[in-house]
Amino acid sequence: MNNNNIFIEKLRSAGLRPTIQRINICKVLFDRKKTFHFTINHLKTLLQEKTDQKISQATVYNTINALTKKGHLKEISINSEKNYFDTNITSHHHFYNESTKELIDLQDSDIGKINIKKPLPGKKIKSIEVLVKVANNN
Amino acid sequence: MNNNNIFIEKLRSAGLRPTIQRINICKVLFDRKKTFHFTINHLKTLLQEKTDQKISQATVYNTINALTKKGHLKEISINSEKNYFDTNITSHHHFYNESTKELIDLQDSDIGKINIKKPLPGKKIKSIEVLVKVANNN
DNA sequence: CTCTACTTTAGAATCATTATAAATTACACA
DNA sequence: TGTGTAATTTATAATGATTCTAAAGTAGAG
Repeated sequence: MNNNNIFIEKLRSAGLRPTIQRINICKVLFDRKKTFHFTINHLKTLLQEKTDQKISQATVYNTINALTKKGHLKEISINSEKNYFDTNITSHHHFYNESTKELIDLQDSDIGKINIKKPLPGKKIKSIEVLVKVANNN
Repeated sequence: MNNNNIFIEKLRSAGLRPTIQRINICKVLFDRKKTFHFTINHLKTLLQEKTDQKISQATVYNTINALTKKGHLKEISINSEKNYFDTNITSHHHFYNESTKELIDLQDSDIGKINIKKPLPGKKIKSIEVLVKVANNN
């Protein structure tokens, strides 16, 4: 229950009213040590498991979209099949394990510095992200 | 009309029967000098413009999926809004212009070598791709 | 406490994509 | 050059993810 205040502040700072539903979503998303990768479906399942309160599908979508827009979540596109979100909102790299469909964060130190050699007149770089696809040596 | 034979061979080599519809799709996709990035919608529009023959939506999807499966096209996921395909099937990097929603291929020489420092026991690297998001300095 | 704007909700609507099943076509082989 | 069969195309239906709608409920300023 202690963390609730943190979540309430997080929501408030993003201009979102702290409702029971949104706080429950925050609990599932942010009450963990490692960063969390999820799909909407995965999140819906976890919410059902971990929470007494019912929560409608529309609210899950609305809240995740709001959190993403406000910068508390990051959207990650690996392929067209699944749309992932990430609680690590910094610009960072990923491993995607094609065998297990697992997505893993990489530290910047795991990949040497990347330098873009091409000149970009009139353009600003917003992010540079590397996706390393791996498969198990079955 | 000359190129049709090339397309027929391309389709045959992928185990696909060369039908009028598939040849028309090949014309739109491959009869160009630069690599081509497109969404299914974009392709459907171009097919309507450039071709007399009607082609059903299902055939467009079936053919693009078949060509992708056979390795003549590459799927590229930038965000959940649009699913892109690329006629450049090599492992390569991209610029995505968030202002114009344009996707541009990068040469390997445009980006310094990327070395993965993290050990990957029991895993094989399938691809390493960089996505550089840029925006116009309005 | 009360009012109003924001939020939630169930269900409908939409959009992209895939499945279905009947009509058509490619092409191997006679 | 026909013919039969399996592949292909097609219109349409089905599916799945996401968004919209409008009514009921709630947060929080005053």
